[in-house]
Amino acid sequence: MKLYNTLTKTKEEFVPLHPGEVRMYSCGPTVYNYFHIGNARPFIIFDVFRRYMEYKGYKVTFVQNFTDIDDKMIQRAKEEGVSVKELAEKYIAEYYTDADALGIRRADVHPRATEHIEDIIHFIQQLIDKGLAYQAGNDVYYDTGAFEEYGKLSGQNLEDLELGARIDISDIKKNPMDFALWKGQKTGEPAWDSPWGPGRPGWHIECSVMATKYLGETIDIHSGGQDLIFPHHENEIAQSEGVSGKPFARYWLHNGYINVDNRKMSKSLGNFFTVREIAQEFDLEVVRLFMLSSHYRNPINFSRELLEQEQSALERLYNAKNNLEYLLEDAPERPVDDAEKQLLDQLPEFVAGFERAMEDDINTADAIGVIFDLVREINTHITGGQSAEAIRAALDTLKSLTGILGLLTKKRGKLDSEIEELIEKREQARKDRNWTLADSIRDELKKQGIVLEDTPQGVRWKRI
RNA sequence: GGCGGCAUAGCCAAGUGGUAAGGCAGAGGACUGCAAAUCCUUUACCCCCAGUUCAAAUCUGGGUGCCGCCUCCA
Repeated sequence: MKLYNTLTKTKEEFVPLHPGEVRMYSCGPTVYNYFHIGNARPFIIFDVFRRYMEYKGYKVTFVQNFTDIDDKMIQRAKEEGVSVKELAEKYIAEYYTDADALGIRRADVHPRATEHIEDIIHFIQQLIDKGLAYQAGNDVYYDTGAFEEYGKLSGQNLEDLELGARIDISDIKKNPMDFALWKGQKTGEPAWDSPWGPGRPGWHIECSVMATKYLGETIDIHSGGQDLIFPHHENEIAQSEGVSGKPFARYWLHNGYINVDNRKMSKSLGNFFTVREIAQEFDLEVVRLFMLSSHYRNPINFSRELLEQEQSALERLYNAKNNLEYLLEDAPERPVDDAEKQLLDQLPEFVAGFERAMEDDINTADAIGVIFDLVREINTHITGGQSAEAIRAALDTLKSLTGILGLLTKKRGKLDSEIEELIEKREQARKDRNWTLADSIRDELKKQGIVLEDTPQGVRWKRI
């Protein structure tokens, strides 16, 4: 498995710290609002990475946090007239609603900053003890000048950063790039007691603390969007390595942005679509396929038109799966014949091709290409009348590969008895060569979202 | 000012030395009572210029265009 490591700017062979195990931490949402399509990308891509590593037999421990206390949380809570805690509870629930619909599996641990205040305080104290942090007023800051390797992830050095800094330099910090580990309480803000007075943690510290707590001082994978490289992940390194003296994460993975009209989808630009609003127009599985159709590090433009394209593509995949399941129902149990054997012999090649793509820095676009190749091969060979063994093998392969991507997970469900009766009525009409009646029933069912397809093996239905 | 990314068919998108995967859309054909689904056929001088090489979308240099990070941001 090769992964592009932001830290070294090269693709590297993945070697876990502990053989057979993968410990990964992914930065989760600040739960002050619904999350948008751009936010969804890392959730989806790293969910796929996790699934693939499990498929490869690794024991994966996946941690993704919820940031449930920060400036935005406080402001938003004020706007909504609720407590910060209530706000967090609400949007954590909403996160799960959308994430579930996107097929994103839950992490092994979803730690929250506010539930780790003691750990955070202890961590900050260690930084102070090591001379890497200092108290200024009621705040505690990280002393970036005291951490020699500061900037190694983002490829920046402190001087150049300062030249471009758009931050207020006339404050109490030693260095403009120093960042808050602990923020002293301001009037009306939630606060916790600490050795430095009442206050709350800064943003960056929670990830260092919780990653270390659940995964150890050195973790295998740390992931997130490219916009987190600086300053968030840079600061995490400074904090974690400052305390432990050991490498924090062995591999840093960063996904590219989702753009709208070629510009980054972001809350500040206001050009974002929430997952929730897209869900009203599209099945979110379409969004998932859309995300996986290009390499995770490349930027992708978002538009409804592109989703419509992916919707058609997804339908093609479902057609193949449904067709196999339909044919399997009446398939004969008998030894495979030569033609079937030809297909069966090819299946491992598709699996190998899929794995080759995934192992090349999670190239899901290529992997999906392999799946479409597989689908064509299956459609060519499984046309009706094949043995159950052959159909089952094809179906298992298709489901296995799409399952790794979290696709084709929906069951077809059942039909109402009324609809079944209509279908039977139409079948009789067709036998009677009463095409007018048959077609009118078909039209009527289509209005209800049921599409009928006449095949040599009988009528097949699907929902649209 | 510093750091970084991208440019492949109508649309989307893989491919990082040996003359271009896949999807969507379009056209033609097969199958079908008609459809649908499916299969077959069909559509690319890989942004420009120069260089390296037997050979470049792929490497090097120079352009052009677009975007991102350096402030919260996935």
